[in-house]
Amino acid sequence: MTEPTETTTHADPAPADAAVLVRDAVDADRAAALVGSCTVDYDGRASGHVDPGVRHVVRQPDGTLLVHGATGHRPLAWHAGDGDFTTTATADDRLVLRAESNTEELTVALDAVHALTVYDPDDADKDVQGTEADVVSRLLNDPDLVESGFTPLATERDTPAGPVDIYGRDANGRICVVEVKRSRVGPDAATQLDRYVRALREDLHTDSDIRGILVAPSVTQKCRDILLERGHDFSPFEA
Amino acid sequence: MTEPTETTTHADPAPADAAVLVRDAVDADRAAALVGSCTVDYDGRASGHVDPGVRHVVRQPDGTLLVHGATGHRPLAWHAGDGDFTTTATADDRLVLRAESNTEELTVALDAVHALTVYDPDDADKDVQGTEADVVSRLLNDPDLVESGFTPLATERDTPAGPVDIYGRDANGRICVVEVKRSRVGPDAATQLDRYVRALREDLHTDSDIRGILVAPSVTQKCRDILLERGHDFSPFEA
DNA sequence: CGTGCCAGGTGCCGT
DNA sequence: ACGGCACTTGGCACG
Repeated sequence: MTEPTETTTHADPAPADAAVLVRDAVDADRAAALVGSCTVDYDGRASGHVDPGVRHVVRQPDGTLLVHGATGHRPLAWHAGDGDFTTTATADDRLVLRAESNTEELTVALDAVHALTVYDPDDADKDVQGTEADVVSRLLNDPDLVESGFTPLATERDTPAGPVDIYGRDANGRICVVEVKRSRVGPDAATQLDRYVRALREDLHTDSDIRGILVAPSVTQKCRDILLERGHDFSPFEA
Repeated sequence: MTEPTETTTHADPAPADAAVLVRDAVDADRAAALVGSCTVDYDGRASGHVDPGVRHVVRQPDGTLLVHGATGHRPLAWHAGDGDFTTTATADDRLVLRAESNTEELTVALDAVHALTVYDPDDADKDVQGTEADVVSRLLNDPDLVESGFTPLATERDTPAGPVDIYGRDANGRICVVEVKRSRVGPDAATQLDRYVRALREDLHTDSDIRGILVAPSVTQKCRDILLERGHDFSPFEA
């Protein structure tokens, strides 16, 4: 159990003071959230720039640096929690936060810090339900949902093309490859299923006696076309 | 030009006070960032729960509600900026933030607010370079990078299977379908290319005289296998 | 508005 | 580390 630590907030700190506060937060494995006017520059796998404006900047104890704008739930820019992190109060009175790893770098240059909050976030276990794995479980509990008379034999069965969601037999004893999707799908799901079926046909030397079944709430027309063209089936499944 | 507004920070506000402050921020199209101990519950396309802990909660003027934990740059939970948003100070002295739309709902129940910052984020134009479109531009400027003697004829050419990145002819005058990827790719890219080639062959009634070329920094082995099996080529391209 | 596809995709789990 | 794939994928551009 770690010592509980106070959350502290600072209004309009001078850049030099903010630099020290952020640095102290980093050294203490704490988080620092800043609101301020800044520019953002990213360089790495791609490169990007954000023009000056008021943003929300967060440095987390895992080393993550991220910048939120006014819209959307995804950061405008970010840096993963590896590599170095430096805070600099520049001669022209700006606060520069810089996260730098082997391949990526992110620089946030604030010309004013309106608010700074230092806090101790807790690590979170989030559990999610309604995933594809949950759908597979339901299908295994009630295989008729896949198709009347369907018998599952294995999950994640390996093929040269990758693991098959559900491997089994239909009412007539034919081998079936079942690909499960939790939401409406497009062409990619049909080709994925097709790859598994082809790979298994080759692997088992049974040239065409293997069926492909795509289980999903719904499919787009192009997906349906591909399934038809390759001779596979679609079995609608509603969550 | 809007009136510049002060960023305000509040340390340890009582839930009832925080509720009013957040509500006022929402009404004024401002943003509110809270640090506090809370649980998080999401229900919609899937459902999820996060156990109690100190998190960073942000409500943006576009209506987005998001929750950051201690790690990673992606929120633990979020809600898009549509639908309703309510703030409630409960009888047992908690602050409940609830975003609700037709299909999704997110509830953040704080038992303590350690810090609350109200601010005015600016909308951001971020420009990114190094996208796939940039790679395509380079290839068009110097088609030999695709292949010696290659001549581009069109970009985003439509086929029944979708738009082709670059459509052109090789040194021998054969039609080529070029699929461009900005990073190392797996099987999906190979099947995507294959779909375009097949569709174009059928469309142009030239049964097999159409080549497929995948341009990417590198490919995985399975991707290479599929390309080989379907008779397509890989042309490495380094950013 | 649905369909298709890119994304600095990210994250998870397997070899 | 590399590979294959799901993800509340999100976001854009086009029919």
